[in-house]
Amino acid sequence: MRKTKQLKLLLNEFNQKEDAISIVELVNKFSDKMNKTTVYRILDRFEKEGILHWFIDNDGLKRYAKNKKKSNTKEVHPHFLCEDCGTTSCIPINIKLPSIPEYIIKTSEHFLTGQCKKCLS
Amino acid sequence: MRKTKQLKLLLNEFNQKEDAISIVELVNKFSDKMNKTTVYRILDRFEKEGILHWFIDNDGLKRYAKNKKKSNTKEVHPHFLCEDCGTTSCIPINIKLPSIPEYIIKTSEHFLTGQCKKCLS
DNA sequence: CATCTTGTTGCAATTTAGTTGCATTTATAA
DNA sequence: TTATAAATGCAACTAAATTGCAACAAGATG
Ligand SMILES: [Zn+2]
Ligand SMILES: [Zn+2]
Ligand SMILES: [Zn+2]
Ligand SMILES: [Zn+2]
Repeated sequence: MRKTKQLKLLLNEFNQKEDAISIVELVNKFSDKMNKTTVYRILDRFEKEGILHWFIDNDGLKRYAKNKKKSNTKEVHPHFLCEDCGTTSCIPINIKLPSIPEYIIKTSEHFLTGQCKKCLS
Repeated sequence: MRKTKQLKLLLNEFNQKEDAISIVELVNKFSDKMNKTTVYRILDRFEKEGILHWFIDNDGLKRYAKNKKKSNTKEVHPHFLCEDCGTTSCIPINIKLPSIPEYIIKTSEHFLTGQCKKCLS
């Protein structure tokens, strides 16, 4: 991967904040710095490289967040949206794949909503 | 709610099959019977009336499925996509809201993929 | 049964997220 | 410095979902 200006900007953004960021947010924030297609493509590369992972939020929007470790085993963890402050983030707990009789479960996505620690204090 | 032809068609569809049906599927299936806007609006009404519930699938598409009971308490259950046959459905097991320190969890969505019982036998 | 009221529908236009093809630019290695 | 393949910009496009408004029809009323 070439270290382009655009790539550095996006990488920096994910290093600044821990939250999961929607593509739409990034496209708007950097609309004067890069084309939206570029945002999509860089995020796509980050995912392939194992730097980011993504999920679909309650509004059907794709959101990316940083991967914690270089674990080869895809960690299963929930994602959370705070109703009050609107931040969306990874919850750093390990979820074991549920076992359901007569089914084989391969992937599991959890999406939670409620109130975050900041908004509770 | 008025019992219009269009409403009956959609209601019948959900009574026929247990699976979760995407709006796109319904719009296509009934393209000669009703306008797509009508599909959206009837599904919306069904949800408000407590007849259907919905979730966003792995492709970001909205899917609707029948509510099992007239329980006021919103039942929490996982949704499942079979990689082999493509059917998407509710898994009729009760999930308790996860408790996460310093968070208040109000809603929980689970989306699972794997292989269903039909495809395993 | 005829008529009225308003919930419901059809349609066309619009919004929004995401994708694609291709010409141009640029990081980086030789 | 030059070559070259990766990366970007741009415009056009696809697809899901929404909106405004005129027209229609379910079903209540008399
Ligand atoms: Zn919060
Ligand atoms: Zn995450
Ligand atoms: Zn199956
Ligand atoms: Zn369900």
